[in-house]
Amino acid sequence: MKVKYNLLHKDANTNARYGTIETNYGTYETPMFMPVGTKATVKALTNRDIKEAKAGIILANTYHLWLRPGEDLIAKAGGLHKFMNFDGPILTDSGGFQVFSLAKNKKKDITEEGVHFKSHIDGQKLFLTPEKSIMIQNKLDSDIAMSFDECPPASASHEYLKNSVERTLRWAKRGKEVHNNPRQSLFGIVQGGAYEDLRKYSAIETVKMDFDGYSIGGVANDGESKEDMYKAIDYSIKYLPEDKVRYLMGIGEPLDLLEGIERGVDLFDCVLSTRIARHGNAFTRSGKINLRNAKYREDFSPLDENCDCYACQNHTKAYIRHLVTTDEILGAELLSIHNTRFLIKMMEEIREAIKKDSFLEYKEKFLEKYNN
RNA sequence: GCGAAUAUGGUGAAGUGGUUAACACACCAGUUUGUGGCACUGGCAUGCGUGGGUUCGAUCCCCACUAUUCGCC
Repeated sequence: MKVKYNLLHKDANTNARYGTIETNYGTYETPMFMPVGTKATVKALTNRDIKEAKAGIILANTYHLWLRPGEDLIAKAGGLHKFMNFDGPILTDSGGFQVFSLAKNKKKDITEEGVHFKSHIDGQKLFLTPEKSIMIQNKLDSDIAMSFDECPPASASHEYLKNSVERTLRWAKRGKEVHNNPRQSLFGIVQGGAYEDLRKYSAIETVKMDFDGYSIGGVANDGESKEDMYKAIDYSIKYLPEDKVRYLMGIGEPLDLLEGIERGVDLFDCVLSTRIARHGNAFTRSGKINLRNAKYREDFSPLDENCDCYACQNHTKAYIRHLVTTDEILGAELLSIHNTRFLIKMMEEIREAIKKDSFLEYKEKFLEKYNN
């Protein structure tokens, strides 16, 4: 089935909205944070951990799975769900984001037909097109496929972005034409940097193509300012239909989740929660903390007093710091479990707040304690 | 007791008669937003065993002492 979004309540004071998304693997509430599982694994987490974090959808990546183990092997295994034995919904990113960062010479390597780039694994020359990306995603059999878009740097000029938006629209159309998996939804992506005219144009034209959901892409690229990012959301979201899910791609700092939700975003994904975990950091109610810091050496309290995750229920900062400083794998695991649950629990609280029309109060209270 | 070698930061160490003593590890701190997993960026010896001497100038040369290691009696 195609995903179906149900708008159940709009916050009285902001654009924040509470709803549900129906998928092949059940109905989930939004706003929702999707943990990233690039290579068909949310790094350091078992499926049991993912379930305990109460995650809804998880994200996997077309580019990585295309290279290894290859979409044919995954199809042979019975699709991504069977391959990784995950019985929740999976969204696949198109590979656009990776491919553009791998394309050395933007002018030469990015053509109308597709993108030339070199594999990050062995340097071999590869070529990815909108059709190819969609066909791979069809084979992976994810629940939601993303259009193959051009993801230009934040520093790109208006002129460059204008052409890029046009090309992304043509690519979206080409992808949609070859998309051929009735169980799989296909989302369109709005681009246009921080320019109001481009975001508006991109959104309106993308919506005309009638996708199953819409995402806002090209944000937080190469040091884009938060102001520009929020503008990009504002300029895009007002042209997106109310009855389709809105997904802000790649965003996951607590502060940005709040700003996105306030503007009407339903879905987020981000590598941050698990990446900073691998680097010894944890989200907490009072801000992000670095467990490597000496001040936690004798801190026998949990990462976050209010957290119900396995790490917080069973271990102390001092212990986790010990694991992190001695490069023990369990440190990354516990922090990944915690950070993932932290963001998802935050979403749970936000949904309750929206239902009570008190999103702004929640945000204010949250930010009072959260200082970075 | 005699002889020899070596003494550089928390550790392993490089180095030179002349402005800021290499590098690595450890340590300390920071970064991370559609993931190129276990990364990256900074900081970290006002001092080269101690005391004297030579020299315009010594961590680097000389002497003594101390410590360590090795060998001999």
